[in-house]
Amino acid sequence: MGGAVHLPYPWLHLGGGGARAAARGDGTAALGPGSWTGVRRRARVSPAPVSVALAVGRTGEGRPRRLTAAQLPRRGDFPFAPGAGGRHGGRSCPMSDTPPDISHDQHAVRRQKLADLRAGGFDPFRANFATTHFSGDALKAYVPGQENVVAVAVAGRLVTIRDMGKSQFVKILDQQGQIQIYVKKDVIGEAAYVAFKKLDLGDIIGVEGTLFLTKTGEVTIRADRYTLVAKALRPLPEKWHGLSDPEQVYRQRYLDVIVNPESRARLLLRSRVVSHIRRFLEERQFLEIETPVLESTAGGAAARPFKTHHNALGVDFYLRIATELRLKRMLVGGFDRVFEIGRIFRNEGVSRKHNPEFTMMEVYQAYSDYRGMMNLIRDLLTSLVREVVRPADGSLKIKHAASGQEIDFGGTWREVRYKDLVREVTGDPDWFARSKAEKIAGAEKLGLGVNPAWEEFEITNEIFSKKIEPTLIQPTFVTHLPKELCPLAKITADDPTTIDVFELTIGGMEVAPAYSEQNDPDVQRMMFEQQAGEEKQNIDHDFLLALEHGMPPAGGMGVGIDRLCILLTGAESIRDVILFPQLRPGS
RNA sequence: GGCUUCCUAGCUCAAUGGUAGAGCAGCUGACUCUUAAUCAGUAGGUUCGGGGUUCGAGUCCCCGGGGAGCCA
Repeated sequence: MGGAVHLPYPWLHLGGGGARAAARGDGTAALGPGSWTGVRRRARVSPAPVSVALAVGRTGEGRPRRLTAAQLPRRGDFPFAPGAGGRHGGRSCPMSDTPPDISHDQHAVRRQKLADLRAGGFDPFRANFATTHFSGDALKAYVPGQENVVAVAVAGRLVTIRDMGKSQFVKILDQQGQIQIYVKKDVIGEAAYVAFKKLDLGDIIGVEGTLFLTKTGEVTIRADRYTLVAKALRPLPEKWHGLSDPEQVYRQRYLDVIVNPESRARLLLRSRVVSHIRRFLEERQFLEIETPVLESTAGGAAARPFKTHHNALGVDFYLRIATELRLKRMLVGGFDRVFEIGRIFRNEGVSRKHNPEFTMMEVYQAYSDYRGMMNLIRDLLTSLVREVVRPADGSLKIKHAASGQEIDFGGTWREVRYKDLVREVTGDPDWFARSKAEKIAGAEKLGLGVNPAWEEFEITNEIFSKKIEPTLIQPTFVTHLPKELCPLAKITADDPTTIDVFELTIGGMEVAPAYSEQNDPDVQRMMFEQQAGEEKQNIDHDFLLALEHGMPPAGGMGVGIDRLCILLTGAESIRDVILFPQLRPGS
């Protein structure tokens, strides 16, 4: 609303009188012990007839207030010499004439600078700055040969300061990355330059200037003026090693992404991955829909839910553990291609592969089946690798962090039946005809502990998840899982013990399960009721009612977005691709 | 939940049971094209918290907190 809000740093572009006043030399004199009160107070006495726009109130209102130069801070307002920094003004501390030395305490030094700015009439937290470019766009705006012609206004956090006395090279960081700024005393003026030297690493500033190429060939902004728009009261982590304490990385992710470029890159890539998925599906006529997180029956998967309570209704709800049953209701409702990218909550432990809340994409396509889902996921993942990850060598290969192998998304993806994998690893062609006792013995032979209370399929699946899945590094469609593992899929026509499904496994992790969705309401009810083993799904009777109204045949698939991002970013843990992974409440 | 391991300056890391150090950041000064800028000087510690062993504990032991890895 309104025009551009341009709010220059108040003590820039002072008229001759103001600039001279600021340069008069009181500041230098103020750097001795005991000079704080006298010089500082006196420096504010000589008003010059200069008025400057200053940010006031909400930025959108953009109605600048006029201040006189008497209200502006100037050089004498910022003495930070050790021993010189009394905070008491004219009042002396009763116990001591020498105020405490805060020069080692970065937080205290920065607070003092903020107090000085405010005492001088400038509050950085009430200022704003109108940008014309992000850093990356500014770099692209440079025209070779046109030195100091293209004007830009860029804002960001000060992350590097290289001070050479009467000029400085600094770098600021914004959403697109860093850009270098050359601040030269002759160009921005003495007063502004002196104030600029008071800035700290971490401060957020806006800079206006023109683009040029440095001697070493780096496109740089030659600053004409600047504005401090946020004071950083805490120091940044170490510039070279960054932040490496994992706890601090997770709890203070904002610091991690400031100082660790790999973290920035990972999180940017994740954003592009999700965006690409949306575009990919929308191009294929899929509708994105949103379904509730709070459910009275947590269905669609076998997992323990979180429980919560609705006060007004006086009932307990569960946080959803899948979006499946809601999305299928919309297939009943006539939306033939739907998907949802949403947060799922499962009340389980945390590990490198698990976070209690994670992001899942579920997609359903009427008149398709699990084989149709194979094509869809293969096309989706190869396009993600080709267009988003863009491996440098032009291949579709990605380095797998955990195994060191290369995962090749090109070529034909292996397709293999669950039972064949089990027969292979157990070395027993008749595994599925064996007795429970024989299966237990077989599992123990493979070094697995088996709970005697388990059903036979659970023993077999323990072998699959411990001895087979981790070895499937290349993209592999594991098909025809035992029907006990999921009640929501269609039974295989030629084998009543398996279902028409696949689990796409990459990098040893299940990334995308897909089914030919069960749409026979009676079979669905029966399969719910016949569930066995420890992990049973809750029966959602309202869902069964929906099925009785008729659901078209459909293929459906879930894609674990976090796990996909682990693979695509080469991360080692799910915590690296989730901004704020779940931790115990900190101390 | 169990086992292993880690927690030292703002950050990254050192320190045989014997005076807690360094680099970056900070502070003071020099330097008008730097690239982890450089140079000179300087300050900075409840060694996660509590208890114990010892002449002496960052270090060994116990309890608690938090993180990581493996297992369930």
